[in-house]
Amino acid sequence: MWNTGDSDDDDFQIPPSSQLSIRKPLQPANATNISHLPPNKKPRLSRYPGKENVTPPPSPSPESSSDPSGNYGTDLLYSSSSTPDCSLDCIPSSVDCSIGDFSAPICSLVEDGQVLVDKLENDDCFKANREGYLCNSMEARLSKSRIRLGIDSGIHEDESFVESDSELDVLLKLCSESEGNSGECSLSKDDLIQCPLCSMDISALGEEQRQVHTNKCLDNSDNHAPEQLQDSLKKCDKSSSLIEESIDDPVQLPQLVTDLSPVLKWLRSLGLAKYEDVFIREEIDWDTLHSLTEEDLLSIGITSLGPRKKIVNALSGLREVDASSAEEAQAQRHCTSSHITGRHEDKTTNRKASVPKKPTANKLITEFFPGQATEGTKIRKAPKDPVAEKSPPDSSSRRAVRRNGNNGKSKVIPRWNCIPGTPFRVDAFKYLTRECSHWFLTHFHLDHYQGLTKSFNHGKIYCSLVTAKLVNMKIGIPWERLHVLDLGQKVNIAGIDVTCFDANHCPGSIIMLFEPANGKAVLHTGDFRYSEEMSNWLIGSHISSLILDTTYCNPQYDFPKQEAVIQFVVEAIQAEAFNPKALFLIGSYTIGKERLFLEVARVLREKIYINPSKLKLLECLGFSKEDMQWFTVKEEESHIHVVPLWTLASFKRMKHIANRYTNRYSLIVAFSPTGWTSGKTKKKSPGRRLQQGTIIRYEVPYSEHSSFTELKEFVQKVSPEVIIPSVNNEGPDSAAAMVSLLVS
DNA sequence: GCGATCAGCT
DNA sequence: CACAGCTGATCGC
Repeated sequence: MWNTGDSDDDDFQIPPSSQLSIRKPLQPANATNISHLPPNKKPRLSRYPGKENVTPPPSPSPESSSDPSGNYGTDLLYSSSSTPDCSLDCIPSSVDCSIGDFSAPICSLVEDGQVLVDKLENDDCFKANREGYLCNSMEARLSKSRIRLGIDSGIHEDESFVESDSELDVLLKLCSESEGNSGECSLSKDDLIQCPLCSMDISALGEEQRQVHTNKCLDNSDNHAPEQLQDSLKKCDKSSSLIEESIDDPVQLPQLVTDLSPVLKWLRSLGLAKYEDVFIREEIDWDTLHSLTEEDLLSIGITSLGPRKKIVNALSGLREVDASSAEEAQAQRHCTSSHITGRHEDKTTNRKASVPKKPTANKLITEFFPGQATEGTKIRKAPKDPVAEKSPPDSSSRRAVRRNGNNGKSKVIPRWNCIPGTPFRVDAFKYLTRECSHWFLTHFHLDHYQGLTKSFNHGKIYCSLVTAKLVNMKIGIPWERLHVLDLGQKVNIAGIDVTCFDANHCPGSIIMLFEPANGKAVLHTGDFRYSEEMSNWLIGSHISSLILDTTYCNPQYDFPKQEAVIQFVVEAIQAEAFNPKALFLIGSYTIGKERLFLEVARVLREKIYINPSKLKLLECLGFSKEDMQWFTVKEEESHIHVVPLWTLASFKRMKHIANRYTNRYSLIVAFSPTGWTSGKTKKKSPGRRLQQGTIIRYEVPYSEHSSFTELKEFVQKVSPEVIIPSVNNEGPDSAAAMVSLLVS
């Protein structure tokens, strides 16, 4: 037995039998060349090899998150990467199976950051990949993608982008450079400005008209069945747009529509089109509408409580606007911080406020005047974003505010949620706004999708296939709202080239490269763990802004490679596995850390217990048969159990588990994989060991975020002009200092 | 009753 | 610390 003293809190010590056994030392990264392995032994680079363009399955009904089995008293609904990107077929002898091995042929194709297509086509390796199993793989697609990246880079280098000193440009600089604190996203005046929905060139329109146009398109999209969305967007051509814009303009309204039109429009925006007939029959015009009471509604035939309440509620909002003067409303408009057009003065200061500018479903009236909405916000948690923190101290970035009269969505959007030069938002569902219709989700972790509910109707959500499946299954977002981005495939969204890559974080996590027309590429890492091929992907791309996951942006976080930690866990289990009364627990998130327990299973050739809901999730995500064979839902088949990480956070909970198995197990060995372990142990220590009686917990520095060293390497390779940190735990000054360390 | 959100916790 | 959750309470519909 190991040290059985209570509350042992030493840094990691090799388990006794590990000390006794003869083992190869850990190999340095990339020491193992696996390129000679047969295809089925190579690490798979695509999450869904050969299935990248598969049409997503029909939407299953969102399932309850509760765990029917009740195991460990919590929801054990997990997911996993369908194919971990760094599969280890033989841990002890090949510690690092980094797919960096594939970088060699790729690198040779992208010498000097430029790639000629014919050179690539003639490359034997590339041909082999195209024709072989990799023809549809991540790698092959990355190669293709990089061709474009190289070419694009050439274009960018040749072109000079003239900066003007206009007010807009000054604002743009504020937005895109470190000193800015507005958190706004903006478009460059020099750019071709397109409607993000219909892609129409709206450069010639004034700022207000652009917004009106975009809102109109958005309304169209909201009012159409999802399958009709694309068609409707295509139909949103210039001429029809102009008419629609006019309709939205209250000044021109009487010339173009009947009095009933705004009422019917408003009704439809509430999702109550079925009562159009009633309002037409009763000849309720816009003015009459304002004076309607609930009794009136009842008397005209709106007998259902829900719709009636909805109308009453919306009417009270309208009256609020009536009560405000146009000037007041205008002043409030200036308070908008995350508004695309908020950076310009509204030229139509005499607008009548009584007509809703953009009546849309589920939109509270306060959304029209976000300045109001931001009042009274309060901090729940220290913001992770330094820019937001520069705002008044009561603003928060990663924790949503509530009761702010804005449907719970704070208007102070952090910079890391915006892509400069585009109208796009990334992981910004806490800051939903009508002005944006392109919402990107980097991965399915709560702190990134928070605010996203099944009632989302603000446009499209762009994410990986794995994330899309999770969003559909767990939140209930219909597939029509989801747009799957294939890894390594450049797509044009609203006139902006977007390419995504595996972020090496959790299943489905992606890094996104945005290449707007202004030539200022933006790379958003989401949450990511650096791997060498990442910088290879970006060869030839000049990155203007890097929105960086700075979770461990501190020199104290210098943890080992995941493979080394996996090896440690494997050895620790091996060391104790002779004991039939030992239960091993491995911590995991809802999604994340799958690679750890999957590799443990593979190497030990032993099944791992997961609960049924987790299994269902893994199946849903398309885990391979080979991978699936390592999981069992029968507790008695395995003495290695996967549990939520938080279960392992306290010995009390682990004792609870121990009590459930008093007859079967006399020892519990838990592995709590977290990068934070690194900060509180000796440098590069593979872990920390804690023990209370017959319960041992190893805190192992298995991180799905980049270490400080990795961050530094990544930043040096990407060499961006500007770094926008996405995480800040210790205040803006600290973040700035840490970021400066990265580039020093 | 239910979904969304928040405070507190690990 | 808090990666990324979870639980229970509360609010609004």
